[in-house]
This record gives sequence, structure tokens and C-alpha cells, in this order.
Amino acid sequence: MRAPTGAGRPATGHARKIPASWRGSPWLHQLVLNRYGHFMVRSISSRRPATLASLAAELGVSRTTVSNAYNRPDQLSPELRQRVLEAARRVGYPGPDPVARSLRTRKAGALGLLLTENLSYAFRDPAAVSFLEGLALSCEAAGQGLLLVPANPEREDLAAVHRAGVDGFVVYSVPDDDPHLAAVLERPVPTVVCDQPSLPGVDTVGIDDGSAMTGMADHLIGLGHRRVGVVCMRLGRDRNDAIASLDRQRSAHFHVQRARLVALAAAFEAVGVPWAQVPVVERFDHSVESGASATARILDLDPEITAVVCTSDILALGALEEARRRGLRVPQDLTVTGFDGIAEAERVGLTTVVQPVRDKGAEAGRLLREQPDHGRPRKIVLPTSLRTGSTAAPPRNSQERWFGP
Amino acid sequence: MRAPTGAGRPATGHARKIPASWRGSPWLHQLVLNRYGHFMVRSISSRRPATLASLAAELGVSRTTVSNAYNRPDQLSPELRQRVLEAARRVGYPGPDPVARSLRTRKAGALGLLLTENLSYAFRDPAAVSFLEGLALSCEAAGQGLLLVPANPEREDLAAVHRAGVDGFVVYSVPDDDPHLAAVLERPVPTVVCDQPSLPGVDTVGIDDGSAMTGMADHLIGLGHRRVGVVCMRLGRDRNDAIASLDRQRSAHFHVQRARLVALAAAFEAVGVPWAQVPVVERFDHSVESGASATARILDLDPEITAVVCTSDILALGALEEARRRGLRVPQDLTVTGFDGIAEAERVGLTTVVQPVRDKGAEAGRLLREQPDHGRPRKIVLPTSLRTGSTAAPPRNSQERWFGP
DNA sequence: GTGAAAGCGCTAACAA
DNA sequence: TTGTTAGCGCTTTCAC
Repeated sequence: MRAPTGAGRPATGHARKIPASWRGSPWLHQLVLNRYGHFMVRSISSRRPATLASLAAELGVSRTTVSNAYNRPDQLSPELRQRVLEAARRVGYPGPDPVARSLRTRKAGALGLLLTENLSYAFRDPAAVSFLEGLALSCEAAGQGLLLVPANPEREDLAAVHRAGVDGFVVYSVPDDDPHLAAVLERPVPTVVCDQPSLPGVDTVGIDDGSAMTGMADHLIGLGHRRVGVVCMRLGRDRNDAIASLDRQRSAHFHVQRARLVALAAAFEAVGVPWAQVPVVERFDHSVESGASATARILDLDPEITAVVCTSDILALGALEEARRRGLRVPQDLTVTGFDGIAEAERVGLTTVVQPVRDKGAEAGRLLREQPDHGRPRKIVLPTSLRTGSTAAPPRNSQERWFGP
Repeated sequence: MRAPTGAGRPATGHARKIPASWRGSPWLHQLVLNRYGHFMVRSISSRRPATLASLAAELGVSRTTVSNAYNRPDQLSPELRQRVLEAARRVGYPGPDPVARSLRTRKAGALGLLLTENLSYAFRDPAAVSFLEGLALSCEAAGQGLLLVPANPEREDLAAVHRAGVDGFVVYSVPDDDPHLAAVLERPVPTVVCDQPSLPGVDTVGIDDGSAMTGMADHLIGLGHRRVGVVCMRLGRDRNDAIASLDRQRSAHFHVQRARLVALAAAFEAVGVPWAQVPVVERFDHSVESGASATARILDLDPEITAVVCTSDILALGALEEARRRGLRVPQDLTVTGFDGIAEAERVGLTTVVQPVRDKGAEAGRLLREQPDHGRPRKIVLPTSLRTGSTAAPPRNSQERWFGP
């Protein structure tokens, strides 16, 4: 029996009328009387995907019942539930549409992650991957998805941020002038920033970069180093593969780099090293090669330098490579230090600052999940530690002597 | 002027009536006459979040116009658009709700990624991370999000799969009996499987594991190895840190491992090695330690073994570690081979099969994006190559001689 | 260039 | 336990 496909509503107003858009569509329907005497629409062709409503019509039950079969098994008899689920399988109903459910419940079931501009660098940076691991695990434990939001710097694709159906955002290590960050903050969902930038009104998780780097500086100063060079990551969104001026250091848009440099400067100035004369070489790409080339630059500039301080382990690995290339023994001829504490750094015995990267991810997820009703922004500061490896020692011709350990 | 908060519709039917649910809510509204003489609702408190409709009411324009201001700038005058955008900022309207838009447009703007059961292993496996990188880059280029779908093996949390608002799924390297895979295939969106399992009706991207491993086997056979041991990843969802029986090898639920083992067996059987006597040690955890312990097991079982074939680089790194621990020189005393071609393997000169992991991710994304109107399932097979490093050489007391290259 | 109408597919408060 | 009602917030023909 074919249904009249024209418009108009059935004899009773209780059943949904046939949507006008179905007219002329390839999907066929028939009007059936349910057990309450209401007309309902039943699909007699499987071409139009089944919906909760069509399944309900098919079965002659209400939409609530079908919904309950999926979402509140305790709200209906096991037999009825079984009947519903079976019918669903028969007509190929894949269960409630997640998007419609999200709209209704106002929950997306996922967190968004805004990563540093260049995705590839993020995935090639073991520290970033560990952060991702921590966050992903935390999401998994909570049964939430994790949406990687593309933040292509070239296309300034804010649409991706606007389009993301998420219950909250984690922003990982972006410059303070990143337009994607601004777009995220405009969204009416909670946000946690990890590492950078430091924003007054926003929940934050990170470490105390300044004091961690002070610790490293003190260690080097204690060893007797006074003539040092620094390799750092990019300080702004522009590519500047060169010496970073004092001004550029102090106004860096990447707050983490800024804090580390400022701490270094303060510590060395305190023992009489004029920071303006210390070569601080910036590299846009965060890679081993960058670390090597920056180190080369430093050593070319001043071969008397006794220690190369790097603001990341990846860069430090490059420094080690360059030292090897030049036949400089580490640590006898040159001291090299890193920052992060990635696995590979430990393997080669790098002296570095170890930070709990994975925990940062977990904390970020937790913060987003535990929304206090009100209150001040939460600032989580995780502990770091100095790992003294085998890449730092007193300088060769140091006038200071080292009597340790 | 306070609006009557009771129900009922305004004098004209053109404006939306006030939703009953607003009654008694903390949000206040007033009825205003727009320039067409229609009553519209205006929010006079910013507590209830603005919507496209409320903004339209505020401005006295239709919802279409506001929608167009965001989605089709060419459909209205620049001045009007500007007015709309300004008003939006004033009332704190964050732009069209992404979920509602998704429901309407039937596009989620994201792909879902179902990863191997244990998330941590995925993030600690450089091959998996590279895959992720390739996929993420491909999504970024297309302006799509990438949703990591939690697939906790313990909680069998299929809800996460059901809840994922995505336009398609990528399934990366799961066993053929994974319930999450089944749940994904039930969803009415396209799916691409990467690596495993091999499913007849589903789009696929991978490599020819069999012939790649055959190449490796032939290489070892050519070097003169006949007494070999194998370290492989888990063959099923159950933990079995032990020798894998022939039967277990042949019926492995992880098709990639199965294909590699079957190829090895065939190649060695072909030169008279009885495969049943070759120790194949399985490890559930995919880690360097696993590779080491499995290698230890093999060498304890048969110290005369001349080559340890590993089905992944990570495991091979462990094998190298164990050899070092035992004072065995590689390759003089022991040959070790891997599979994947990760960066660290190259660094240590591992002889291995190199596969284009990043390309796999990119291909998976592309396949999902380019949906043919119809046709056979697409099977993409990417090329591999044998990288002869410094960890494979003829066996010490080989009766076969090696005259090459 | 602008507006009205229709409905995407679902859930939840309430009523029966 | 089941059904009815009322939207969630948006886009999109199609008419004006």
C-alpha cells in the first residue's frame, strides 16, 4: 500500500505531518495507524536514512520510547527495549544522531585542542607529543573526544575554531598575539591555556619557567661558566633566524621563551656578565638542525664560549651534533644544556631541566572538566627538576675552580 | 519596560513566540516592534546567551540576514553586515553555534580517528605519531578538525564512537575483532581503515606487509642466516607474553603481524628451515623493554641463533639493547632487523623495512574526503623499501659463504 | 537584498 | 511505563 505523498496532515494532529520536503523525494512512505489511533509515517524504502522518529513510527511507539531505549534503558521494559533495538538493526538505524543529540543536550562530548601554529613541529617535538598523550589519556578516561583544531598560520583559518563543536578548549603554547587564541577566547566555552601565553583572566597550567631556568643558570655559574651562548626557539610569529636583540628578548610574544631568557639574563648579570654581549641566537624552526646551526653561529662568533644553553632539548641535541662535528668534546671542551627532559635527551645524558609534560596535559583536561561555579582563574604550576647529566662540566680554562660534588 | 513573561504569541504571528521555557528564567526580554511592524523579542539582560535569532530581533532584521552576515557576506550590503557584526560584538554573540550549524548542514567539519586500543602506546610509537602527523596535516589543509575517539579497551566504551560528530572515520591499526571497529562501521559515514584489519568492503590504505617482509627474509637468507628468532607485537587482544604457536601466528587478529609472520615463515621454509622450530616471541606491550625481554627469551632458548628479526623498529631497539647487555656485538655476533623506518632506527643504523607512515595518514584523509559516487572499495598500497643498515651481516660460523656485494 | 516558513534529529519536562 | 509538547540554534529554498 503506497502512501499519498502529497502534503497535508493526517486526520489527527498528534502524529507529525509529512515534511513538505519529502514530496517528490526518492523515499517512499506509508501512513499507518498506531495503537493509539494516531497516524504515523512509516518508511517503506530504506533509501532515506532511518531516524529516531521513523523508527518510532515503524514500531508504533513514541519517539521518547526509542530515545529511552538508547539513553535510559531503565525507563522501559527490557522486552520493549529489545524490540526497539531489533527493529533498529532491521531498518538500519544507526542510533541517535550525535550532532542532534549534542544540540539538544548542549554537550559536544569533546575537548578542542589548539596547537602551536605548525602542526608538524608539534608532532615532531617529543615534549608536545607527551603533552598530547597526557591530555588524550585524560580525555579517554572521561570518555571524551579530543578534537585537534587546525590553526594554519598562513590561512588564518579562524573558521576552524568557530566550527569546532567542543565543550572546552585547551590552548597549547601559542604566542600572545595568535588570532586563533583570540577566536577561542570569544567562544562561550571554558578554556585552559597551557604554557603560554600567560593571560590574567584565564585558567592556566604550566611550570615556573623563570625559576627553573634560574636553577640551570646557577648550576652553570657554579661550574664556573661566564662566557656563554644561548640558543632559543622563536620569539615571535615572524621568522628571525638571527641574534635576538635585548629588546626582542624582553618583548617576545612567546612568554615561555621570554621567561627563560629573562631568568638567564638576571642570573648572569648578577655575577657580572653583561647580558648585552651574550649571543642569543633565535631559530624559527624547532628542530635538531636548528640547534646545530645556531650553535655553529655562536661558536663562529666567539670560539671562547664555554657553554651553550639551549631552551629546549631538541635544540640541545643539535648543539651536541655541532660540537661533535667540530671535534669539540662535551663536556670537556664545551658544556651543553637543554630544557624539557625528553626521553632521547636522557639517553644521551643531557644536562637539562625536566618538566612533567604529560602531567600538564592531564591537568589541562582535568581543569576543563572540573568547572568551579565561580571564582578566580586557576593557575596550576607544576614542579620541575634539574637533571645533571654528562654534558655539563667546569670550563677548561676556568679561573674559578670547581670542588664538587 | 518589562515584557510580559507569560506565554502566548505577540500580536502578529510573524515574530517567533516566546518559548515557554523562558518563563521564570533569569533572562529578561522585551517585545519590540521591528521596522516591518512585527513584534520581536529582545533580550534586555545579557545573562541568557545571545543567539542568531535574538540578535536578529535585537536588530530588527530577519534571521536570514544575520546568518548571511556570517556565511554569505555577498548576500547583503556591507553596511548592514557591519551593523550586524557590531551588534553581535556588543551583545556578546559568539557567532553561529557550531553544533546547530552541523545539524542543519549535515557536516561536522571533522574526521574521527580510532586509534589502537592503548592510547599511550600509540603516542609512544613514533610510527603512529608520524601517521597522526600525516593525517592531521591533511585535515589542516582541508580545514577539517581531527577528533581522537577514545577506544578504551577496558571500558568497551562504544558510546564514544556513537557520540562522535564526524564526517568520516579513520581506523588505525586495530584487531579484526575490535568492537569499536564494528561500531564505527555501523555509523552511516565513510570509513577508511589503515594497516589493519583487511576488510573486504572497506576503503583501505596500507603497505604490502607480506612482500616487504619477504624482502627482509630474503636479505637475511642471502646473508646466510638459517637459525633465527622472531620478536613480534601482540597477535590478539589478550596478553600473551610468550612463544606464539604456529596456530596463533596464523590466526592472529592483528593482520599486519600475521602477514609479516606468514611471509617470514614461507621464506625460511623455502630454504629448508622448519618454521615450527623457530622461536617467535610475542609481546603485548609495544616498547623497547619488550623487545629486550623477548630477545633475552630467544637467546636463552637458543644461544646459537644468529639473527633476531623484529616486526617493528621499537622492538628492534630493544633487541639491540639486550645484545649490548650480553656483550654481543651487532652485527658480528648477532644480526638484528626492524620494521617501520622510524628516525631513531635510522640514527642507530638499523637494518629495517622503511614504510611511508606519514603518507599513509595523508592518503587516509584524502580518501575520506574524495568520496566517489559509487564503485568498488579503494585499496591503496604504498611502497616500502629495505634499508640495509649496519645491524645485519653474515652469521659468524655460517657454513654458507657470503660473496657480496 | 530581505523575509517567512520549514525542519535538521533529537531530548527532557511534564502529563497521562 | 509511555506519550505529548516544546524547543535546542541554525540554514535554506522560495517568495517578495
